[in-house]
Order: sequence, then structure tokens, then C-alpha cells
Amino acid sequence: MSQQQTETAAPAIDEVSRRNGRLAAYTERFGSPFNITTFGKTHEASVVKAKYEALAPGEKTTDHISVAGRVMAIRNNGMFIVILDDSDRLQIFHDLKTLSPEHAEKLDLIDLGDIIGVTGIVRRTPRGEITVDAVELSLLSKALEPPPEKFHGLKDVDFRFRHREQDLVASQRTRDTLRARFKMITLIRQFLNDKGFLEVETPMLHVLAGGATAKPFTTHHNALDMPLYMRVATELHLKRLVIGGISEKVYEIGRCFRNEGTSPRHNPEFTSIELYQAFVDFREMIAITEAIVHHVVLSLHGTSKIKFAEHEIDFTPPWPRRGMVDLIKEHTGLDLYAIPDAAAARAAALKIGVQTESGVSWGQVVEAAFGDKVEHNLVQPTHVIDLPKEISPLAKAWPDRPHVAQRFETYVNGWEIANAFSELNDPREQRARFEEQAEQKRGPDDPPHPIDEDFLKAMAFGMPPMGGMGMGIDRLAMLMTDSQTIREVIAFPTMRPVD
RNA sequence: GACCUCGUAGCUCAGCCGGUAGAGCAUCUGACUUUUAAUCAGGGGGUCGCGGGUUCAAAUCCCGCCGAGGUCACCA
Repeated sequence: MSQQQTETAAPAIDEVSRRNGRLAAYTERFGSPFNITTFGKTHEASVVKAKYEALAPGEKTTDHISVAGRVMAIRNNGMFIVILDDSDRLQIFHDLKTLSPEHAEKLDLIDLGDIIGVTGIVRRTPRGEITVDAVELSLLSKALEPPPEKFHGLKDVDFRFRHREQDLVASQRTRDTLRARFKMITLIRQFLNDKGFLEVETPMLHVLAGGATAKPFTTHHNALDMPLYMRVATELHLKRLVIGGISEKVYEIGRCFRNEGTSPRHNPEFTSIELYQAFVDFREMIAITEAIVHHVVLSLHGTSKIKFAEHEIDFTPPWPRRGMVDLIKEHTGLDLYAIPDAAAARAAALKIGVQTESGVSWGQVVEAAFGDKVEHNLVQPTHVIDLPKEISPLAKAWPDRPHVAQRFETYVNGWEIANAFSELNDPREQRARFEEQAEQKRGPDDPPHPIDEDFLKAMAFGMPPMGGMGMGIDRLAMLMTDSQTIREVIAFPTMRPVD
């Protein structure tokens, strides 16, 4: 073999093949990392850093500890390795001059992204970094794919959502955001459990998708040869559980599915919490809504005020209660209470730039005007009360104000985050409302609303007066994490497949 | 569903008044060795989203498709 041939550059090899080669070499020499089932980890990275916080630069201990995590950086030919576990980063040191040949061989086969376990001695380097001087090194799992770029991380939004595991490894922000979202759900559970609520489960597969006016996903049960719908809300079954007396206070945190457009605030599947409490009305729901949200804000941020985009939002209860029609008047000058006729109200709304379909009810005009002219202004937490009965088919109306429902919607940052009412419990009235709703078609291609006879039969069995509230967990998570899109707070948002 | 914008190396990006593709990180080789996005020298790596058109020549211009982001519509 000539001198020139030995100096020829290494043949081109792709990253995966190269890593497979190193895996084979490691396996040959030390056994397959994939045969390893356990590692006796004694410390989390953050615990190591906290425990040895008092060490002075250059100070060494004699404490042996074992840590494990993903290799995030390799500097100085492996002299310094930075690993990341679920708590923090931690630096590992190898003195290359005194390393045993076997240990050096192992070290040489470690790549960025590998999962390693290290046993060693804690010290603080002269430059100030808490470090583990490695005595033993084990490859616990091989990364055959390389990690994202170490400084810029993953920027491609599409790729980040399709491969959240890589996004999580690369981005502290993503870890913080998703952890906050999941912790928030636990906080709400604990809060309600402490208040005596029973967490329940209701079906996701519905024969009729009721409880909200939304387009459902359809599916099919083969053995029963029948169509089924993914639930759009948990409302009707939760009420049936309270009717049966399983508990006077129930809640469900769960996924709902709506076959509608996506947007920065809409994902086809989203998580709602709905809760129902017997013998109280919407006013108690206002109190519990404020209490839940304030508890979450305080627990996650340690303060009642949070930053969202350019706003500071103050969640200190109580939050203002404002009439929907009053707010429209305040923002546009139009007093829809003075125009009770639907057609006249529609014409008046048109003059202020609010367009509605012909034949809509007075309540739908109010809803449209509110949505166009008021909603986006409600940045600080606000309960919008006195919603029209016509757009509240499951809510009680006021006996002395028959066109106004005992209902509120809570708005923050211009978004509806909660919706609650004194639940209608008169089965005759409920049937009439459903029938009225069934006659209204949502759009030219939409089927009419089906009437849920099972629910009506349940209500006829005797439903206690109760308050109910529903809240969008995803939007609350967006607020808590200063996330501008719902996809940031959903671990795996719905995506079209790439080819 | 409509409109606007984007899609270049594994990752982050430049090139886009048409002339045949570049940088940093990663990777490989070598040097150095208490680093902190380590450093220095050199090498390899690209169907420029896919398909078609215009042209002597297309990453670049035009059309269609796919995917994404934004705005709107629907909605929570």
C-alpha cells in the first residue's frame, strides 16, 4: 500500500452508517448497550448542582455519585462532556492523560445524542463548573440519528411538532412549556379533589355528538355495524351521572374532538374540563372558575400577574362581571336591548359593520356583534354575563328576563376560556329548546342537530338544580406559558403526514 | 375552505436582477489540551419540496401539486 493511498481521505459515509459502525465497535468490545436494562443512578443533575453549590472553584470532594443522561456536547476530544437529564445539564470530565486504554476506547465511541451513565467524583472546576470526574462510563443507549444543531436548536416549526422528542432535547423553552401544561392539569385535579369533586370518565364514542354545536368526527364500529361520533363535549353524560347521584360534584378532564378548521387557537382534538355541582347556580361557577385559574397562576408563577405577549394580565379575583349587551353598547353605541326584534336588530348591527345571515335570532345578532366588536378587547379576566337565551340551549333563563340566560363566559386576552351556566333541568323546556335548535341549520351543508332522547329521558327522571362549567385547558396553558399558538402547548398537535 | 408568505447539506441559514450551489454547527483527518457555542488547519457531504413549462442555460422566472406558517371563515 503506497503512501498516497494511506493518505486518501476517508470515504464519504452518512451519519447513520457512521453511528451504526460505532455501535458495532462498542458492542464487539463491551457488549450491546441495548442489552442493558438498569442503571443505578444516584443523583439528578439539578440535585448535584444544588448539593455542591458551596464548593469553591477548584475544590474537590471524595463523593462518588452516579448520573445518567443524553450527551449534549463533547469538548476537547472528550475531556468535557455535557449530559442532559430531566432536571438539568451536568458536565462530565475525563483526564485523557491518565485514562485507562479501555476507558479511552469507550469514550472514543460516544457520540452526541447517546445516553450514557457515569460514576465519578464531584468537584468544581477552576472555571466554576460543577463537574463529575468520570471513573466509570457506560453507553446505555446509542443514538443512531444525530441531535439537532447544538446552538440554534430546531427552528423549523413543522419539524418541531412532528418530532417533539427532538424539540424537547433541543429546547429548554419547549420542556418548560409542556411541563407547565401537564403540571397545570395535575394542579386542577388536586384542587377539585380537595373540594370534594369526583373525577369521572364518560364515553368518547357517541351515538349522537351532543353538548355543543360543533361538527363531529365520524367513525364506524365494525362488529355492531353502526356509525359512531367522537365526542365534541362531555356535558350530557356528566349531567346524567349527577342525575344518578354518583356524586353531587363531578368533573372530567378529557379530550374532545371537533371536525373544524385549525388555527393558532384551534386543534382538532383539545382538552376540556367540565365540572358540575348540584344545588348551586352559575354564581358559584364564577367563584370556582376564578379559584381554579388563580390557583393555577399562583402555583406556576408564584404571583397573580403574568406576562402574555405585550400584556400584563392580573388574575387577582374577583374579576369584573359585564353584561354582553352592555359591553356591545359600550364599544359601539348600539343598544340591542332597545331593539328586541330580530330583523331590526340585524339591520342595526349591519350599520355598525356586523354582518349576519338572514333569519338569525336576536340572540345570534348579539353573539355576532359581541364577537366582532367586543371580544378582542377583553384582555384582563372578565366574566361576560347575561348571554341571550337563544344561544344558550342548555342554560336556564331568568324567570323575570326570559330572553337572558343565567350564564357567563370568561374572557382573557380576548379568548373565551370558560363557559358556564345554571343548567336547565326542566325536561319539557329542554325538549323545546332542542327542537328549536334542530330546525336551525348551521350551514348549507351541515346536518340538523339531532335530539338526544336518552339525555331528555335522563332529565325527565329528575335532575337537581346545578351549575356547570367548561374550560379550555389548552388556551389556559397558552396563557400560563406565554405561547402564541395552541400547538406549542400540545405535545403532538395534529399534522398532515409528509407524503 | 379562501388569500398571502415560505420550503437550499443531518441542523441553522446565505445565494433568488437566470450562467450550473456556499457558510456555521454536526461529521471525518490532523494539531492542541481545564473547556463552557472550546480553538486551529484540512477533507467529505446537496434529487436546491415534487412535477411540468419558458430558455442555449432554472435553486433563481411561470404554472400545477405536496407540506408548513400567517390572516380570514367556522369554532373552544
